[in-house]
Amino acid sequence: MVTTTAARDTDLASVLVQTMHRLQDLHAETSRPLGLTPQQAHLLCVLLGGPLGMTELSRILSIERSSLTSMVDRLERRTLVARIPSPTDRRASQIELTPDGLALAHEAHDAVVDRINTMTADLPASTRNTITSALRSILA
Amino acid sequence: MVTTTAARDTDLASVLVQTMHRLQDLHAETSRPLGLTPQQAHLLCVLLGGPLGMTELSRILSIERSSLTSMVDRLERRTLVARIPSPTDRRASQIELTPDGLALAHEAHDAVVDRINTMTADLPASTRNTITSALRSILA
DNA sequence: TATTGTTATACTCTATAACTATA
DNA sequence: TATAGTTATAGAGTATAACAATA
Repeated sequence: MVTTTAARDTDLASVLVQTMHRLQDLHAETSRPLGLTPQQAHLLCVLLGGPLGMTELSRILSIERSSLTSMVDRLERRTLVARIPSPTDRRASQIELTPDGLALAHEAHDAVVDRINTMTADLPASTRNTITSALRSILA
Repeated sequence: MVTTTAARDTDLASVLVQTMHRLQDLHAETSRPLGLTPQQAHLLCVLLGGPLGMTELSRILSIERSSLTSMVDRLERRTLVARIPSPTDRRASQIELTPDGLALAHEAHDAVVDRINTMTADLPASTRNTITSALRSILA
């Protein structure tokens, strides 16, 4: 028996799943007061990087294009996003944030970041850096 | 200027959000082939710890009791869970896994754990331990 | 032919409000 | 009165299949 106080193999997986659920709750809690579902907040925040076509946006959000159509419909009705016809391809359009959508996206983003920073405030800097670079390498 | 190559303050938050989204996708991908939504898989896996009442289960899943009622209805129709009347409180019932539900819950659990273990396989043991205990302290 | 995006349809998830039965 | 759970209702998220328009 080599393992002593070392974590078992499933421990990291299990704690990551729990963390995911906690972050989902936190995401829902921060979106709701802004009048957004977590999915809507996600969509708006993705658009902070610039306008995107429906196909690319659906890929980033991991949802079908047909599902995205109705989401964009609802956000467009609320004047949070706009469909801009592509000048080069008459089939395609770009989804972009309106001024209202931009402001709300920033609010939603800042709210989550604030909550997470509060949640992780007690971690030592070295631990924060270890986690940050480890998760980055996983995501890459 | 003290910071050198150190991560900025929002970096940990940002990478945690990205990790959450990645894990959500992974969770959906592993649940789907089993005929489960991620929410259903979550519910079944929570019940691996033993039967629970509706109120407590709704608290753990962070959903309203009324939302849970319909989820349990659907799972009960598929004989994956059962409502057991409480012997002491005639208002209350315990939700428990059926044999089919138990088997499926294990499958769902193992599938996610396997995928996450694969995803994190390249991390050195010391990093894994750091992350595990850091996230545990955050969740506590 | 392939791609972009939409429509039609059917479920599932979720919340709010009102309710029943029991404690 | 308070709690456990349900019902009724409405809206949102999601997938599949079929489609129109354009490339």
